[in-house]
Amino acid sequence: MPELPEVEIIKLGLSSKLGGEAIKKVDILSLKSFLGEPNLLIGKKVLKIWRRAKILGINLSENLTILIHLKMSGQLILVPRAHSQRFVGGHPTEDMLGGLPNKSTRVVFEFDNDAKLYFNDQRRFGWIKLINSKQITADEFLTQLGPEPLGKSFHPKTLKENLLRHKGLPIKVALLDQTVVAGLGNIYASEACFNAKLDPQRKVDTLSDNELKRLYRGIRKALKDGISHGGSTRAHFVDSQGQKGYFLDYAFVYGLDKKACKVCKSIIKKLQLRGRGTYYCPNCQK
DNA sequence: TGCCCCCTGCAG
DNA sequence: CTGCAGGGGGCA
Repeated sequence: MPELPEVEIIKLGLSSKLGGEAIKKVDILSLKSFLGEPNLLIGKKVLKIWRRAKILGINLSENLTILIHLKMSGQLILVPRAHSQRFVGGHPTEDMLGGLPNKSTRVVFEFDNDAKLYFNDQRRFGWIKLINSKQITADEFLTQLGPEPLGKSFHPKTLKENLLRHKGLPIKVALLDQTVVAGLGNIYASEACFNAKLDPQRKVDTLSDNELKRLYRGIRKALKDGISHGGSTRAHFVDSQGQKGYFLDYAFVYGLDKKACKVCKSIIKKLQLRGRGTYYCPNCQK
C-alpha cells in the first residue's frame, strides 16, 4: 500500500493523538507480523513518532523503538475509547472503521487512555519490529536508504549520482530502488515521470542535466500532491482514522491506461517494467 | 542484475 | 480459472 505520502499521513495522524500515552496491552494475532518481545512494551510511553522512507518509527521510553513497515496492504488505525463507547449498544452491522478488529487484524496495541491501535495487513507482508533505540543506526535497511526526497539533502546532483549507479536501467525502475531515493513506490514513480515529461523507459544514463532537474522537481511534486490529497487509496490505504486518500483522483497516469491524458488527450499506455505496472502518456513523455 | 517468492483477495 | 495488486528480500 503505502509509499512515502501515505506513511507521512499516518505519522501525522498518530503523532497528534498518541504523544505521552503508555502502552497497556499488546495482542498479537499473527505471529509472523511481530518481531520481538511484546511484553517489553507494557508501560512504555510514546515519546515521538517519525518516518524514514516508508518506515514508521515510534520511539518509546526506556530506549525502545517500534519499527513498522506496512508493505502492500498494511493499515494502522487508531480508535479512541470515546469512539467505541459511542457505539455501544448501537447497530452491530454498522461498518464504522471496518468493525475492528477484522479478518486482517494482526496486532492490537491498547493504551492507558483505552485507545486501541490496530495493525491490519491482509497479505501479511508487513511487519512490526521491536528494537533498542540505539540499534537504529545498525539497521541495515534504514542505513542504506537514499535521501529523503522532501528533505534538504536531496538535490538534482544527488539524484544524478545515485541514478548513475544503475547505468542502462529505465528511470522508473531505478526510482523504485530505495537507496536511490527513499520512499517512492509504484504509484509516485509513474507520476514523477509524468511530471518530468520523461518516458519511464528512458535509461538513466541518457538524461541531460535539464531532464534530471525536471525529474527532481517531478518527484517532489508527485509526493507533495500525494500528501496534500491525503494519500492514494487503491484498495487498502486508510489514514489513522480509517479514512481513504484521494490522490488517485488527481493522478495523471497511474491506473489510467486506455483513458485520455488530462493534458493532451492522447491515450495513456500501460506496460510492465520489472514486472510492475507502469503508466505513461506516450505524447507528453519523451 | 533479474526472477521468484512471501500472502490474500478481487476483477476479468 | 488466471493475472494482478501502494514492497522488498533471497537467490543464482
